[in-house]
Amino acid sequence: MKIAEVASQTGLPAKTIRYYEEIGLIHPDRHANGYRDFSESHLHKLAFLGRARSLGFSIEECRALMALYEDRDRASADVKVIAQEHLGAIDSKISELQAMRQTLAHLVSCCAGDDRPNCPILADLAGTTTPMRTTSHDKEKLSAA
Amino acid sequence: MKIAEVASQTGLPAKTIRYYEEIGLIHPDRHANGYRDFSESHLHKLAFLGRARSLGFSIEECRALMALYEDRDRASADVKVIAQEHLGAIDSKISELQAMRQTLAHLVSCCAGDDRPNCPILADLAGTTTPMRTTSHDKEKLSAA
DNA sequence: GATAAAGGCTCCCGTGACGGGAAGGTCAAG
DNA sequence: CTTGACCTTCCCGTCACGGGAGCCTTTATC
Repeated sequence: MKIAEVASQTGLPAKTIRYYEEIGLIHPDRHANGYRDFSESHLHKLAFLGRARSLGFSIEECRALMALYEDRDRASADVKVIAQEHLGAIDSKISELQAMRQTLAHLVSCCAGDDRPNCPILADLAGTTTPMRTTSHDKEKLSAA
Repeated sequence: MKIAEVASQTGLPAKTIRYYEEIGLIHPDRHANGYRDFSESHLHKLAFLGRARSLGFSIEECRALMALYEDRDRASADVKVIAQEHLGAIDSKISELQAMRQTLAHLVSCCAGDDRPNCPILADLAGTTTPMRTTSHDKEKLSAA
């Protein structure tokens, strides 16, 4: 199978598939003319990678998950640990975004949005508002794991 | 004022401050010896940038916000548009993450996490489960604005 | 058989927003 | 006079690819 068909079957761009080979996630064969030759097994792995990526796993996490997937003697605990850590990272990210969202939504609701220059959004960013800013989005950033 | 003091006062790393100068967000003076010389005004701008960045605005959005901030004849509507678009982007991101979170949390809860190899997480990624996957995390990705 | 379009290949640069570190100049203290 | 703390510029690395150049092969058409 040539790369274009694999791309259409997996939904992954050809560029991405070549990249996955380059970083050693897959090892397709080669035709005599140099073209990559993918088997059903490669198709399967690429679909696996695509789904893992769509769940937000990093490339390195995908590599680890693939290795576990191919290890018949794996412990499901090892998989679960990776998934749980990723889940924690997602939760951190969501919290961070929700904090931003709250502050920003508040500021937006306070802004007249007309042709006058007075703007509470800029006032907040400039720090010229009285020190009762709703959420402390200044200072230390919550270092996500 | 030298860069280390500005860094400690704004909470921004010196590297970041130099970067902001390089991309034209600030224009500090120079001492005869080549050292950067920051005024209160520069400090103020950097604090503005730091707060805008902490709300998730991109550098280019920050540049636009700075320009509006320094424009006495701005319309608050222009500021509001930028903030609202960013708010929309944040909401998209949150939705995307929450979709991932839901799928992932479900899979994690289904995984025994012991030393046996059977693992519903890997089964889902491999697509070997019956086609009743909870959330459709495969196929098209919701293209965030 | 000639040609053109389509698809394959490699290689290199760009992204966003910096961080790390090298190599070297400057300045205050001891 | 030397040590050490700052400052400077410059360049590479990040993460996961995307865009495009330049070239080769296959397939379809004339």
